[in-house]
Amino acid sequence: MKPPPDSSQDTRQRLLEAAVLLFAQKGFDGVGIREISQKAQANSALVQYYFGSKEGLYLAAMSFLFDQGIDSVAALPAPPSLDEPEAFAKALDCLKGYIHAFLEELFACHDPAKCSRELQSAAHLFWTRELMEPAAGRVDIILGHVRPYADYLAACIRVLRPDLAEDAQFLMGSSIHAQIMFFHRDMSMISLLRGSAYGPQDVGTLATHISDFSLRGLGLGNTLQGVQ
Amino acid sequence: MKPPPDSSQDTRQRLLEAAVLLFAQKGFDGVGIREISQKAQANSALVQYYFGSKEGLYLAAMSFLFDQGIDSVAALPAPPSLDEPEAFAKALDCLKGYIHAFLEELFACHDPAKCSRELQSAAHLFWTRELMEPAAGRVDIILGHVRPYADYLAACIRVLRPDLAEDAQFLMGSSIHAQIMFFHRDMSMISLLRGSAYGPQDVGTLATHISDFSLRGLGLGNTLQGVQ
DNA sequence: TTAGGTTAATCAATCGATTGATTGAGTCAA
DNA sequence: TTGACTCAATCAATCGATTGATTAACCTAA
Repeated sequence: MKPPPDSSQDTRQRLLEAAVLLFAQKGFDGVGIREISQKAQANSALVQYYFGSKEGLYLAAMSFLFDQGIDSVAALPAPPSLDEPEAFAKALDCLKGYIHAFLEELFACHDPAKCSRELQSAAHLFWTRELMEPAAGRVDIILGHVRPYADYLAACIRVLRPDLAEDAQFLMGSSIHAQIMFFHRDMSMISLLRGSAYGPQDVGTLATHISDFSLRGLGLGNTLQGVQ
Repeated sequence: MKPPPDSSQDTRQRLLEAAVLLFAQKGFDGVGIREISQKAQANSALVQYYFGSKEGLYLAAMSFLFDQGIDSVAALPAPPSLDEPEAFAKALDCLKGYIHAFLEELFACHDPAKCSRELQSAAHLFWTRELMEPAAGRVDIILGHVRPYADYLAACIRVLRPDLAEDAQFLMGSSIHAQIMFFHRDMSMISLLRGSAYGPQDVGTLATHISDFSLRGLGLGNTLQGVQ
């Protein structure tokens, strides 16, 4: 009947979440296990107890993020296959939806409020860091995280531009992903250059721009109305 | 007649270059001054002597990179103004040239050979790092480095799409810069996804793709021949 | 029910190593 | 001699990691 005193796994969880947040903010070398355990209100020795080492904690944080993965892509309608009826129109919708969903995910809730998405926001910072220099040995986890995104987009493009070689299709997908991530990654620099940053309230604007720009880029400008 | 014993400024220089290389590779927290001075074949105390502190060395490295700036943008023909004759055609050439030059800069010479561009290559890694989280106090230097790039591209777009509002023009420029930098930043991830990385030998291919994709994206698809 | 034993979980204290920084003596050309 | 330069030695602070002790919950034989 009494309130359960921190069941053991709760402490482990707090350590994991604190690790995600701080590793995302400052990188592996930027935080110490003391700072992490302080934020988690736990003893620093528990890092070794639960995860073996600081690197173990980092790996666990990655796996943790991967497991409770952000399902915005999984939640999207499956992209059509080539022989499907109305495949083209469906792929078009999928592509637009994907761009919007990905952007929304990236810009999700930067509120100080105890939003459950605080972790999500940090998660993408975390992945962005790891993406730039994938340490050997962690490659599988990162690929597992990234692959669904790449595959979804590739599937759309395969239907939209079946005439292109696979190489060319890959380039197209890269151009689209580049834009989506740019507005999130380079938020600070954009803010410096144009005076103000893009925020969650701009996701619609950004998604529309990227969609229009990319559909024209894909050579599908004729399917857009009202644009030169 | 005897070999000149490291003139003082030479040691300082070696420290600076070693700092650029290592900071670029591992980030500020990833390297110690001992490792830096060892690579520079200098005493670690000289970091404090010449630069005051580790952070001073980091700042000096940034300024150093900024000063001996990579002039590929400055070397390009100035983008035309709106009222200039044949402004459109010139802007088109400038844009294409810019994309190619920027890409070539990013992919410049990864050879182990003592290529003077080894620094250049590290430089962009350095800037990429700093771009993601511009530390207060260093903002001016970074802006000074980035501004010419942003301005050049903006000038081109202003001529190519004078009908667009400034906001929309900024979005266009962002979409283009996003692509250029993506293929460099996410080299490792691209390599994992498609099996092999893009290298200096692919600059032409990439530049052509980005140019074509972006010109269509800009709504100038009609100026391209042979593409749907 | 109770006493004794086992376990996982947590803690403060401490380890050796490494960090950035400081010192004071030394070198050498001017 | 002076002043710019360089060095080995050393500083306090912090790093990740280890230790032994403590706690609380559970299990089991009496």
